[in-house]
Amino acid sequence: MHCSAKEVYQKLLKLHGPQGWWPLFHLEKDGGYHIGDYSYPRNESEKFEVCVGAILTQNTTFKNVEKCLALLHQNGICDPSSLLKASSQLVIESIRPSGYFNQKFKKLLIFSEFFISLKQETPSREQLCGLWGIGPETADSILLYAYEVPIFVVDAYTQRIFSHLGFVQGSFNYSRLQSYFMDQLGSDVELFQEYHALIVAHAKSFYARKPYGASCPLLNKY
DNA sequence: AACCAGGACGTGA
DNA sequence: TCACGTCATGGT
Repeated sequence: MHCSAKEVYQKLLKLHGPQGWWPLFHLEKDGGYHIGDYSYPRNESEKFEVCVGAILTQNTTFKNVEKCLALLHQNGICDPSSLLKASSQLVIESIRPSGYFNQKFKKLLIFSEFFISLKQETPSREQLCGLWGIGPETADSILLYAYEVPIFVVDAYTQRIFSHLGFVQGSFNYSRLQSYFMDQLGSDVELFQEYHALIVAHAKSFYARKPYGASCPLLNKY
């Protein structure tokens, strides 16, 4: 027997504190993390930055992405139209530190066209997943952190942690795990934003290296 | 020096 | 559906 998804959240929050996701490059304080302030993003520019970050951070540390965001700003190509007009050389050199630069270059161009076509509207999950380069997790990250749509983000860490906690029987399935959390937690944007960030923080602390969860405080305490 | 990072896509069973 | 190779830089 294990505790509920909500109880795990409370424990994670006590352990790590509020995380202030999604970080925004131009916020000087706390490296862009706006801890305890859920009023972001506040404009189209900030939304686009979250989307770009979500694409660039695929299978890469956000630390590397921050280097890219700095270069994109420095090179004046941190908005969709500038990004589309810029030379491929300049864009690729700006996103190189996040790896997979050929693929991510193509992803950014496709997404920029799409972002412009939205005209300030909120995209659907189907629209996002239909774009080449946007899979389930990136789509959900964009919806939750850029557009404040109440959807739970599942990632490799989520599966790793909750399988160790005994929440996941059988094989990992994105939509199954996602609907589990959304059924248990109800519809709460701020909760979802904080929860996913806490999962990442917790995974970095206790599930980064094998044996996973060796000293995880959630395992032996109850 | 192998391993992992805030994944997604293409391919072949 | 599901497993596997590929994409690439940077830190441990």
